[in-house]
Amino acid sequence: MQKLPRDFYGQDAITVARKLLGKYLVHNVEGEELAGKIVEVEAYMGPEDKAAHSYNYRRTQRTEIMYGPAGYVYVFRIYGMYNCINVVTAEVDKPQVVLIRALEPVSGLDKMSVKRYGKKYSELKKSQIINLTNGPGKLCMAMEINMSNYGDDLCGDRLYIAEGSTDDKFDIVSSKRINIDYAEEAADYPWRFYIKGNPFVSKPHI
DNA sequence: AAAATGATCAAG
DNA sequence: TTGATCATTTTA
Repeated sequence: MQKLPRDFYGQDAITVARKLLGKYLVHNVEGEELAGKIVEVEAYMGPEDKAAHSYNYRRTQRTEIMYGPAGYVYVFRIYGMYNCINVVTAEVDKPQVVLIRALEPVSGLDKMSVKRYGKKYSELKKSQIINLTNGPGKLCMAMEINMSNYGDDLCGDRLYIAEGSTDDKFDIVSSKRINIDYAEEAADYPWRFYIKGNPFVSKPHI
């Protein structure tokens, strides 16, 4: 699999978000390769985006990684229980990120299913297969992504994103982002993108 | 529909 | 130091 180069991430978050669809998120854990196809993302555009953690140039220990170079991993913990993985994009001092919201499981299926449900993939019910990675918290559980991945270099060998298949053709749907009602006018920006018709998209109807 | 559950952040 | 908030998931 061809790893995406640093340049790829140096574009604005909306551009990177759209291009990330169909690519493969890969995590090497304990010598095994966990991978999933990216099917749903959201762009957070930083200082001018009220939904972004970096709105108004908010700069804290948590958001610090966003101010550095592109191609690094921003992981945050939400609701005291779940982790969400983001990709840092754009230039230094432009704190933009792309949230990865859903994956289609590709490899390491047994490891993923054990993490989520405590049993092998072949023993899962159909509903459990869909629920393996169809949400930002769920995919982090399955892929074993946690705060130890904060700051990981996507151009490294532990956690990275690889080029998708050239014959994987799909339509992109854009919609409002999920669960950002607090963000006033930004709540309506169409910065969520997903692969039309893919069964692993978290909320296809919105 | 509502609980679970704790880090994070801004206010004081 | 504290209290409200929260880019979610699960269970009911």
